[in-house]
Amino acid sequence: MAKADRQRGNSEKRERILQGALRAFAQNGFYNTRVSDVASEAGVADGTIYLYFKNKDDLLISLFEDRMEWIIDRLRDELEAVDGGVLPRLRAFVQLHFHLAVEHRDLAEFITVELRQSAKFVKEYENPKFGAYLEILRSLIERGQREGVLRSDLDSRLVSRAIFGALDEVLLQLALAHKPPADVTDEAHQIAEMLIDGLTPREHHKPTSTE
Amino acid sequence: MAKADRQRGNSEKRERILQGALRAFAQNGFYNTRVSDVASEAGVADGTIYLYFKNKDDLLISLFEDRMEWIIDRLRDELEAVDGGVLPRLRAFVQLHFHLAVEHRDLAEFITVELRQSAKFVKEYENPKFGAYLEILRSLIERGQREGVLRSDLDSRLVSRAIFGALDEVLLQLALAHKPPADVTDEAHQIAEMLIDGLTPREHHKPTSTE
Amino acid sequence: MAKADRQRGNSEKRERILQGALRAFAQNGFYNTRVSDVASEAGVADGTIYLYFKNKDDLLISLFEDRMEWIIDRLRDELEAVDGGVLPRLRAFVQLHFHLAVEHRDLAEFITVELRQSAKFVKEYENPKFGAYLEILRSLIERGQREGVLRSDLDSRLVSRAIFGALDEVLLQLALAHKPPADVTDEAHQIAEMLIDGLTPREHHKPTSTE
Amino acid sequence: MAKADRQRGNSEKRERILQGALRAFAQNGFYNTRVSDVASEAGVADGTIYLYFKNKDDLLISLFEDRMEWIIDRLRDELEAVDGGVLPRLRAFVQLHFHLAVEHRDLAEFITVELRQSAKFVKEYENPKFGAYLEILRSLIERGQREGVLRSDLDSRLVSRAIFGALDEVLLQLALAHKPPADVTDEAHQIAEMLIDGLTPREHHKPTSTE
DNA sequence: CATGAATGAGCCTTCATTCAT
DNA sequence: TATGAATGAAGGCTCATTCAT
Repeated sequence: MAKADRQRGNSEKRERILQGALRAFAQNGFYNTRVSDVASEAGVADGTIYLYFKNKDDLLISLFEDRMEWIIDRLRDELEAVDGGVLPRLRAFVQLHFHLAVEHRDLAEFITVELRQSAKFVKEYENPKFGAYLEILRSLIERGQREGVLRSDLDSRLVSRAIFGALDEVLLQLALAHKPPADVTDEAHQIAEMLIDGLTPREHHKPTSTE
Repeated sequence: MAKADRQRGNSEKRERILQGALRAFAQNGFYNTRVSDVASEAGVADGTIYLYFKNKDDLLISLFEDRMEWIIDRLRDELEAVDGGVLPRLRAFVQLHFHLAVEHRDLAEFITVELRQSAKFVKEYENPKFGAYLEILRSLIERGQREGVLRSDLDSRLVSRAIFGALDEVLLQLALAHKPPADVTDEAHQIAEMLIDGLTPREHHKPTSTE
Repeated sequence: MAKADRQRGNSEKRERILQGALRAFAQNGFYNTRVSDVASEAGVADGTIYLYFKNKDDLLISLFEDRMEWIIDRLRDELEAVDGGVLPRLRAFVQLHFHLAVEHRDLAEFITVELRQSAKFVKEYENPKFGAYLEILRSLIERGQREGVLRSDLDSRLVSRAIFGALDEVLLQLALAHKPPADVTDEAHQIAEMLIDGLTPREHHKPTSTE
Repeated sequence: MAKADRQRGNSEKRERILQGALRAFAQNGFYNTRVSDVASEAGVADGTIYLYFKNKDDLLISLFEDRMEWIIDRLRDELEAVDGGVLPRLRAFVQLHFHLAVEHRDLAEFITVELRQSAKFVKEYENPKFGAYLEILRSLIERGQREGVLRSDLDSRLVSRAIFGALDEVLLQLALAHKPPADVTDEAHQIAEMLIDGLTPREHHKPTSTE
């Protein structure tokens, strides 16, 4: 096996294990998944997992990091491709968020469900990738506030968090309910409308609450 | 000991166990909490827990049911005490949601974090109480839509879910960050404003998207 | 079960586990013995062992400490019962050492074989009881040197070590060979004679070798 | 590559592995040493070890055999070079034993510590080389007995065993304590004196105990 | 011959649950 | 009812060994 191939062989095996873990974790949750479940999902021996990951916790964290990075990259790329201002991008963000989830149901379920609990109790893990994700949303909102298309009496950090929560919760339902794409587009549209209307400036906003 | 007393004695012990479980689950998560942790937190013997609950899963579910019922009752009571229309009540709902959480941090953390994962994987549990909670929000929104103070082009089920998600996510941060009450009131206010502005009718809503 | 009984019950179970461990370790060595082997030797469940010992290493160390203490106590008691001077006591020491071993073959084999290796590699264990054992021998020798019945040109620490080594090695053979008691007495006698003749003063010792 | 060269190439690699094993076993003991530790100590791949040795047990045994053979050869050679009778040779034997150990600390530690336990539990191994080693000592003693310079009321087998034990135990201390050569010479001298005085004939020996 | 990635049997340990008191 | 010692099934992880390259 040439070195390049072996390199690729390794990466492929690592990726297969991550995919197996994703499937298994999404289906049964981290704590109800045995390492051997992941192994058989991935089609490798139990011990092989430990050639690529330090332990079960590390597998969880690595999966987060890896998939979040992928999501963030896709989100960044696709948002940049949207021309127009902040509002169209915000709408695109919501649509993307939802459609990504529907196309990658396991991933959606995994992130939605495990992000909170497992990550919280897997000792000392701080989940930097999730922060990066939120940052995309937040910087979009701040730009909107600077440009005047979004009301500036709300804290961007708070708002981005709230939006993420709204999306995440609705997503969880979508993931579990196996809704058809048309419905997804519609639901994404409704949520986007609600959020944008909630964020666009009106008369009564003038006296900002954070001044 | 009269029967009533014994009954009450039981209830008190049951409640102590639930409180112990709440503390333990909130702190370490369901899967990282041993039954013996709950027992020592509650000041009873390990075996005693099995006199009141069928098993560890049952303890989790019972805790959900019990606490959610309490929350729902308080929410209903306090919302009814708010006079005025849908909008003030919606604002009150948000404020209540947040302040309840701050006053009962363990409870907030427990519900926020465990609601999704544990409940999902504890076999066959459907979580009816959570449905009842959402129902309060949803009926409020539907009333607002009927009365014309809230836009009616959005699906109330979807919206209530989104609102819950937004609140829940922000709450999680509050719970973890130990923010002071003043900040909490302010943040609740901002979220309420955003949501209400997103839900009140405007010109461009006329052609409803769900027609 | 009354408290006293339970106390005793505990001690009995702990002792049963130690005995099981002794048997198993003597037969197969520490590293070739499974915890479950010890458990079945002791007639308890695997998990029970962990109620009395922190882990497998702790079981080994506890066994050492416990048995060495017992040996030391017996040795002290029986030596004190020997009247006469240092020489009879030295002879008694050798006889005791050997007969103890023959009567408690498992114990002899365990201590002889495991004392060195296992103890050495069980992290950070310093084996204080073994030191106490050697001390008995050494103080006997020093007394003999002070009283003039043993040559004083030899380092008592070194000599006691050498004697222990000689006894230990011969013991190992006895333990493995299953020799009859008569032979043991005879062999002990020979060794004692050799050692004592090697330690009693002669003309040529006068110029001490450590000058 | 000529056959002879390849042969030698092999032998060199085999020797490197044995050296790696010696280092590793001496440092951490047989059971706490991974085959991969030996491999990296030897600078070869894990699998390579299995080209030269059947398995881990075989590696241990081979190491014994090989090193004991070397020791025996050196001992024989150097003893033959000692002119004079049995007594000077006995003294030389002790000095050699000790100095060999100090010059090859790893070897000393390995043999001292592992000889008993590992060898005993590595299935069915009888350790013939160790017998050969003892034989050197024993034949020396028997010659002394025949020549009348050593008392003949003691069993030579027993005595050689005891002497080995004494040397081995003292050695273990030396190996662990990293004593300077001067001390070693002195300690060897003391031990030799004690043993020889214990073995030389005296009046009271006449009635032999083994008659 | 040499490599080292892959394998999977095996073992220590945990912890939910039971039950004699 | 209450206890908590005992149980033993289950699972994470290690590491000797193999084999395709």
